[in-house]
Amino acid sequence: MAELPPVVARMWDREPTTRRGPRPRLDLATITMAAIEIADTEGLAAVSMSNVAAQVGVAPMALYRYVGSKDELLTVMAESAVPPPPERGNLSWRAYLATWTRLNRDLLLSRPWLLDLRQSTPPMGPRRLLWLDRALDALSGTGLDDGEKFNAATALTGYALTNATLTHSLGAGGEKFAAGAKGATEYGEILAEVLDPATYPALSAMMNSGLLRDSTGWMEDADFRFGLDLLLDGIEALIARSAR
Amino acid sequence: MAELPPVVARMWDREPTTRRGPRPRLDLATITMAAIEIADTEGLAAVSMSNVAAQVGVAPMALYRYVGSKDELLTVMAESAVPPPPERGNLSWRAYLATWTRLNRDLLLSRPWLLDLRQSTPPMGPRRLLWLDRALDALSGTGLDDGEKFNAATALTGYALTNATLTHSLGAGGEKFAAGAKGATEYGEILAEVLDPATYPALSAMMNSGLLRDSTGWMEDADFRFGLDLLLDGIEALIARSAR
DNA sequence: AGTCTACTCTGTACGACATACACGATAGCT
DNA sequence: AGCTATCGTGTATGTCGTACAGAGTAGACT
Repeated sequence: MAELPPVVARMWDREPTTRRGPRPRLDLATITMAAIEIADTEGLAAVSMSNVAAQVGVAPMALYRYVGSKDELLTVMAESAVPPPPERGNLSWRAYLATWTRLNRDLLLSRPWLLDLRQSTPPMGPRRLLWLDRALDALSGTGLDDGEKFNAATALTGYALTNATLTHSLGAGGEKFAAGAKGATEYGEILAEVLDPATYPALSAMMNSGLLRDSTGWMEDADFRFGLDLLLDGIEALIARSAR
Repeated sequence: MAELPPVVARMWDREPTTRRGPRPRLDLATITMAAIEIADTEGLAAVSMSNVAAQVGVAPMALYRYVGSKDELLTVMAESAVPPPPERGNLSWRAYLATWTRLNRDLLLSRPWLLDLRQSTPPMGPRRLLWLDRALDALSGTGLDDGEKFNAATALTGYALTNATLTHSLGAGGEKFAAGAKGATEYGEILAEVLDPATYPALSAMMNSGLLRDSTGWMEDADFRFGLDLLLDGIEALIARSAR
């Protein structure tokens, strides 16, 4: 029986019910909600212990009664921001996983600070695991083995993440990205200016044909579906193969 | 003609050749190499302006003559850490993209701090763009249009990234991940302890069948190939379809 | 009831960090 | 020779995460 890391315990409400001392004025949920609200409105950079504490009306150090460190708080935020997964209904595995992945991506786009958080941790909270469970469940009739199902779900989440990242950085969010360019158009202009056709033959040919120049329609929904179908086609091929 | 953001200009050596004043004692390349060495040996957290400055024997503020901000330095690091892409040889597009993606992932695993860096920026440096160019080039005989080629390359890079992230966080690297667990085995134990089979039917069934318990062979190369083949199969299907 | 003590929140303090600013030194330019 | 753009330095500021010690609170124990 492994010992639960403190954050995990807190995410699953495994805290021992308090015995002595003054009643806590807060709980983890309100702190987390306050932090999320700050992240939503002012960005992740504004989520400092001081700001969060001020938001809930408490001295900064009080937060450490509920959270071991700022990193823990961020982890809990990443978990709490996740809504329940979509209902299966009577969708085929493919249709379900398509909306599952799309909603996953939409979540990341609606809360861009999730992109800045380290997704490097495998899911441990109840909500993220529920998503995982539903994806596995959708694949349960297909004859794939456990490892294949898990890998398929992983690949889909990963795609949602990278697509959201790309869409957001190029996108209408209006956020500057690190290099200072403002969007797909400017990105294309920069590339066109800098590329030597001799060393970058394929890329500069693509630039000349104007891919990024007419930036309407760039990174539209079709581009998301493209990669999604790539993966779903792959899964479908795998299912067909393992049915034999 | 778009104005080049300063970092981009620096990455492409577009700096005006210096005219007046004392000869610079440094250049961007040595600063970047020093920063990369620190990141390689002590992790990204140790890359502070003071540390980098100390490494090259200069006062911290001197770095700002070469770099506009720490963020810029990180961007340049992410670019400079990239080796040249593999040679095409006479590989099929599929074989080439397979090793292309694998090397991409191996790079991320060998320099884990790249995972911590914001990959949210589309590639702008010469080295990353060279990788992109080679992938596009590999697809040039396949009849895909520009957008499809670009999206395919994007999906593959994304997969390399998410797979490297997952492998690294579960992996033998021995790094703790944010929640404090130590690896796949412990992860499995935590899940087993916490999951209610009623609300997580598929997941807890998978746990009981022992997927994560025998952690040898977990996240081995086969798991990487699995997702890779998913994508490549998808691309292949697309090529076949668009050939008609 | 009175005492103990675990637990709450607060205030202060420290060390790290990114970076703004002003200064003296340097070396090409006129 | 003198001007001036540029270079590296030293100092300073504001922010941050968090360690620590203390004062108040309220259930547990006698």
